[in-house]
Amino acid sequence: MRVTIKDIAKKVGVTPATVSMVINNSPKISQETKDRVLKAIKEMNYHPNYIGRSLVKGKTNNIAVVASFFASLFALEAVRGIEFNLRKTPYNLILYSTKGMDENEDDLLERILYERRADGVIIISLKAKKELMDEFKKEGVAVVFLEELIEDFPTVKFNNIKAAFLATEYLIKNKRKNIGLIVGNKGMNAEERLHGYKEALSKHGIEFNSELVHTVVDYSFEDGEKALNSLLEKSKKLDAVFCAAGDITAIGFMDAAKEKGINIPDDIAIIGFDDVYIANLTTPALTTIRQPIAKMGMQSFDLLLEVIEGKEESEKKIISFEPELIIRESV
Amino acid sequence: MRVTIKDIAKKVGVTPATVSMVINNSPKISQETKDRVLKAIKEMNYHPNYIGRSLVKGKTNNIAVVASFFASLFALEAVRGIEFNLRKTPYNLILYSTKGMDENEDDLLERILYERRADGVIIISLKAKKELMDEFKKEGVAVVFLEELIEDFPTVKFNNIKAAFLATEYLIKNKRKNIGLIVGNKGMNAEERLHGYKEALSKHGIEFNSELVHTVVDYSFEDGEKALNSLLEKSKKLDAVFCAAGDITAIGFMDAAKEKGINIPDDIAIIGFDDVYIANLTTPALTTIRQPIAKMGMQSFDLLLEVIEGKEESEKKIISFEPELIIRESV
DNA sequence: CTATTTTTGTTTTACGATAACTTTTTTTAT
DNA sequence: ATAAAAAAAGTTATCGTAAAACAAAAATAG
Repeated sequence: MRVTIKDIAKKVGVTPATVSMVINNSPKISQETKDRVLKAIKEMNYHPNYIGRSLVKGKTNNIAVVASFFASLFALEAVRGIEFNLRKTPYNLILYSTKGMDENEDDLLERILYERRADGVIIISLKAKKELMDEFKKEGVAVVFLEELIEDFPTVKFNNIKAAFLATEYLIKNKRKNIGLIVGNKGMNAEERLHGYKEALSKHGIEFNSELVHTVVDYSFEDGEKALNSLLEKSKKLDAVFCAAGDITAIGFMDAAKEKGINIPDDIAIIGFDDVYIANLTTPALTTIRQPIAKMGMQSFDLLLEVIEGKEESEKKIISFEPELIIRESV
Repeated sequence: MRVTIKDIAKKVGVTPATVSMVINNSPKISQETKDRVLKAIKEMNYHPNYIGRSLVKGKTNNIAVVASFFASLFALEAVRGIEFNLRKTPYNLILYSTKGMDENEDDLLERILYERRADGVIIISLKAKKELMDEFKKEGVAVVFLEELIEDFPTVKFNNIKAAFLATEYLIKNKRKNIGLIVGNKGMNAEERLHGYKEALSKHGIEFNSELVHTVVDYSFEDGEKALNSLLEKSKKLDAVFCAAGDITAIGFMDAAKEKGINIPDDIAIIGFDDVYIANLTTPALTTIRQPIAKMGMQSFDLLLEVIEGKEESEKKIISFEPELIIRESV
């Protein structure tokens, strides 16, 4: 059987409460008793059971991360960042994946909320219902959003508008006139990136043409190929693409272009998004927007911790990360 | 305040025990009472608290996955597989990362064991001490290893020997005589891959030359460049490399070769390992060994479940996955 | 040298749910 | 009609820990 606080108490000849106080380093226990208890704890190889502790404290010491790990690399990279900072704390990391099925999302969040499996939740790139989120608040479960913004909730974000603006403008400055946009079909990111794209066009007096916007669902490699075909069909003059749907899709685009005998960057220039690991391994190396995903993950964890600890000023904090254009060879 | 079983009991006019039995669908409760309780549960939006339940049941319904998510893509991909199957069960996934610091490993495992945070553990690519693992067994915490093998514990493995054999033999059949090996510096994988490499050489009457073996610590892109330099220094005649340290390192090798003006595959042929996403996006596309990592993850979870459920025959089961050589352009 | 603190523990209760036991009610058998 | 059996629901104890309330001994004050 496993060693409990009672066993220690019996061995030392004190009550369980005393042992508990020693463990929690209460000043009410004499050093002599502490030493005796500590010695017994070591000898009997006692470790506190977190379930018992959780029950009485109303705290799990768990952090939940909810995301669709099958939709993109973003969530995985963010988790790495979260884990990096979490390791320095007594918290544990529970992973919940929606598998890209958005219908599950609410169920999943409800489950997390009502089963009280975590003290805080980081929600990555998911659009959650405001009412449900308010429930979290009411029940005292901390929430931080990563990438998606919900009113009155703390968020870690990327400046997508500026990112798209930078990329598009860079293409314009490279004398490109017919700039396609490949972008996701949902979420705030997509809207913002579209917005930045439009802004750059308008600033430079280029008329927005909705035919040049191709929306994408999976952010997959294959989506890149589809995008190429669809865009070429609509515009023979296409001379550049900003692939706001991520580097993987951009690489798919490049690959398909190569097969068609289209030269990149001479015929069509392309800019990706994220700067994933492989972006500088392609030929030509992909010019892209760098998004510091892991750092954003770390930050979101730190922010969550503040909310859990009850820092008022953190409860509506919005932390924004700025984009960086990584210039390589694809433009 | 949150709704507990007592609130339901009071509302319906029964005792908490009755409510509990309804929740657990005990046959001892009349349908009429069940209906009334169920109705109240819905009305009051009651959800069982898993901590209370865990305490009395001695079961957490959590699965822990321990790995170094910073060393390679393997662990991340495996987690995806694990999560895929886990979602069909009532279990939750807790992630523990060693951050590649092996000293932490034992501490981490001890913590998992003694805090009883999980009913079962999947250990990925980590060499754990047999004695510590025996403690898990003694304490009734199920363990499954993925990729690393420990006597008397269930394991999901890849046939590394055959994989290395296949790759090396393919190079030999391509008339390559001086075949380098890039391989990790620790773990059973590395040994097995070295073994398969030697076997292929010996079968075809090529003498093993330890100078052609380059060991690597990080499995990183940069390691590939280092490997190229080191191998070329030792052998001018190098005409092929089997990069058993993974595709990323192989791509690093290719990249460095390109810079040096070495043609792949004409001057040096290369075969990677894993078949990660990007292996077919490089130029030339990388010939590699496909390892069904996600499937191995799923399988390891299924196996763990069997062990948790007490299936005797699963307790020492070793499941092996067979390699597949994916022929592309780098040989 | 008594009265008051301070120090050091102990008792008691609680967290939320469940399992084992008991009691009450209903049904069935004789 | 009454005992025995079965069904339904209620009681109590428990999981491991911690916090609040309480108690005794030791130390300090006046």
